[in-house]
Amino acid sequence: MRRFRWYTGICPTESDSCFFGLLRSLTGFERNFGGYNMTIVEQVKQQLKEEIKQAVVKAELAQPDQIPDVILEAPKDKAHGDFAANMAMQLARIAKMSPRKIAEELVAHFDKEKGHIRKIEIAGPGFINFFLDNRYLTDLIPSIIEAGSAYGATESGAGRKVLVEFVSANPTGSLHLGHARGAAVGDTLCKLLSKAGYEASAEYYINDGGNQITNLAVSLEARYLQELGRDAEIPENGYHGKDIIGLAKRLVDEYGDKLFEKPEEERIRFFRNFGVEHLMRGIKKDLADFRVAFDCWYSERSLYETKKVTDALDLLKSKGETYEKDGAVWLKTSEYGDDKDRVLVKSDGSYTYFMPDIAYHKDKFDRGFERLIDVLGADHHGYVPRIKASMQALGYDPDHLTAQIIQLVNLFKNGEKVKMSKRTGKAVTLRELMEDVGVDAARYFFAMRSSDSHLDFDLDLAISHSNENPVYYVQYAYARISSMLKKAEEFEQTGSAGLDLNLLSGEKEIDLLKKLGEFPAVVADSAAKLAIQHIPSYLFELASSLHSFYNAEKVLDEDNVPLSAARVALMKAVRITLKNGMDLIGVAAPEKM
RNA sequence: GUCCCAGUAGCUCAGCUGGAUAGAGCAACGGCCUUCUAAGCCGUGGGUCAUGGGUUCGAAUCCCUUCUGGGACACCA
Repeated sequence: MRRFRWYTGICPTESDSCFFGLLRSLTGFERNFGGYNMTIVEQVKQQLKEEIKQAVVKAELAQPDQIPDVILEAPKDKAHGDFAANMAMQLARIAKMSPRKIAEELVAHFDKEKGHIRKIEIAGPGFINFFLDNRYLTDLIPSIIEAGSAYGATESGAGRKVLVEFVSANPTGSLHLGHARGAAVGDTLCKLLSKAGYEASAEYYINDGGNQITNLAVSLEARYLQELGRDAEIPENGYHGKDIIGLAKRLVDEYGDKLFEKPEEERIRFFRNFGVEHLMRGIKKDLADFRVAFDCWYSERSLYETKKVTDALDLLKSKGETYEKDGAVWLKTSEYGDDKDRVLVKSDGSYTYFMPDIAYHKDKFDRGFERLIDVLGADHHGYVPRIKASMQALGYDPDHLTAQIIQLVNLFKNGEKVKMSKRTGKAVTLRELMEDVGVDAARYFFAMRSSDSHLDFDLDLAISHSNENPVYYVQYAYARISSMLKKAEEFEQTGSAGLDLNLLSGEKEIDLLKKLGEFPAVVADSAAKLAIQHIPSYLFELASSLHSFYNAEKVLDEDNVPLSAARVALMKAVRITLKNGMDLIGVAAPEKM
């Protein structure tokens, strides 16, 4: 198991226990303290950037402190070289010259002896295109093989502590499609951040304290009575899910009608505890089967037990951030960018949902997390300004809290939109999704779209074992390599002594090597932007390069053992990189298909 | 009414802290299996980047207008 798992029973984790969850980052394989080196590609890029800066200075085009950040991109079109710089255009205003002319000056002052440069061209409006001698790329292979599962890890996160809170569904029923997307996104974000050198922790906030749990208890009671053949109605804002019927049946099996004899208060408390315990057990099982791991299950109720709710309220009061109106206590969130002030304590003396949530977020900061990420459903987006405002009122920097909004998932089956509704109990559950389309396809589909835009999930497509289904494309690349490498064992390779990687100079091989070299930067970039969809698209591109190479060249050729040996090494590096990428999004890497 | 997300190829979507001829997949069409997995490869066609304006050397990308679709706006959680 990748993550340290902290399971608790009915009375979930005390906040202090969450520190155990942090041990995960020490046991996680992807952290590679001190062992990380820039890949060869990044080194070459870095050197090029430095040389470009030098050229600007030598050509006296700008003062050193005026030089903009050097942007080097890999052009889409190979005719534009291996790297292209737009420095000339950026300098146009500063140097008051035409970009073409600046480009010429830069090239004239450029030290071509360094940085593996084969050729420099000026093109278009003033791009400087660098053509490299790509032989250096073969150095990637031994470094990837040596790094193994750690390949792709960087220290770009500098060990900053990040808490990713996701799913956090109320224990009032089964997880549905929307939760599934949140789970996939949150889990991947967490793994991504860890790999990019952040100290990331995954947390689930269990709403086991409020009104909705009473509704659950009352609903369960009604189902229980119905099972006993008595008249009972589910209350209007109760829960109609069929899992609650299942629980009621178990209660009848276990207790008969004896529960009915208990006094009402005790009976409700019993139903409440029984419901939360069993539903959370189901939720945890669903998530584990969906390959989603949490470091900590944080109980809302524990916030009351540890007095953190009253502490937070007292602090807000003492800071003068609250006032009383109409018998309720209000927080002045409108002073920090919210539309209007919000109630913390209702006129009947009970807390709103907002109040324990403030205490919870405060506690996250107090536990030492520098950055908080809340993965929220779109229906909660209106909630973000007030929680940020509350953090600011408490003296924390609201910019350290990021809400990652998960937009709605529309499910299509037989070309028809499936409506989901928790109330009618007709929601498509995570469990059904896993049974219907499998974990791999579901995880891939959720990871491949940017999480803050709507997702049309085509069930038929995800089910289909056809080439329309992108997850198989990536997995197939992995299986193909695995199959070759199995065969390579029979080849009795002569060992690495005679390994000549410079034989890998064909176009398809260079393409593959370049793609391999991009991986750490893709991981770091996608972590920094919280844009998980870059990982599936990278995997797709890498798989595509592999398939293309595979069709063009023979890897295992008895008549050319040195070349075969070099290509086997290349295949090993590709396999490692594919595997590491698939791990990030929770998709299995099959040896055979 | 206010706010959020979206509008890019027939369909589903990338690209959005401004860069070269706007990219993929699917669908359509034409090729490739006596050779390491054809769930694959190679090729062809397909666009008023919703609309109108602005910012500048340069806009799908940034700003404003309008239109369309979805969602959110409780002393609910």
